[in-house]
Amino acid sequence: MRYWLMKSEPDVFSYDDLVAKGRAEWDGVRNHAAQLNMKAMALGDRAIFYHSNIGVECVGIMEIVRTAEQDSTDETGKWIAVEVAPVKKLANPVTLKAIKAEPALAAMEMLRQSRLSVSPVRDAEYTKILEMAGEKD
DNA sequence: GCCAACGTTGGC
DNA sequence: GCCAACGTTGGC
Repeated sequence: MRYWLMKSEPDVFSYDDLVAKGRAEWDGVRNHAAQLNMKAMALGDRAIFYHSNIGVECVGIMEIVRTAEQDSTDETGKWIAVEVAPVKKLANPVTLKAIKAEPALAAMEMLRQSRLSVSPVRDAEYTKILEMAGEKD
């Protein structure tokens, strides 16, 4: 299983919105690097839900429940999207500040390329973030 | 194909 | 609101 980090502005679509819907298409991604990452996702992969702009923190864990297909909001046919479902809300959100302060997370892609909305997360980084969030698994 | 101008993202 | 990073556009 691979791990990912996906960003959304919570005033547009928050983790609680995803919980309310049950599952959702992660659409509207219009960046090629982010698209490549979504195409590499497999069923059952886990993704950290990150709130950008407001909160600026990791708030929950999601599971990929449908692999890349045509983005239903795209009329050009060029862009794809996956579907996600909530797994759990983090006991304690992990802020960007905390991530930057943790040496074990210094190599994270989301820090290296701060504007990338969908980025890969290494196993050890995922484990560390869950630990910082007060989660056991 | 290069590069300047411009637009967008995202943190602060 | 500002600014850095970076993607896109368009002239040449």
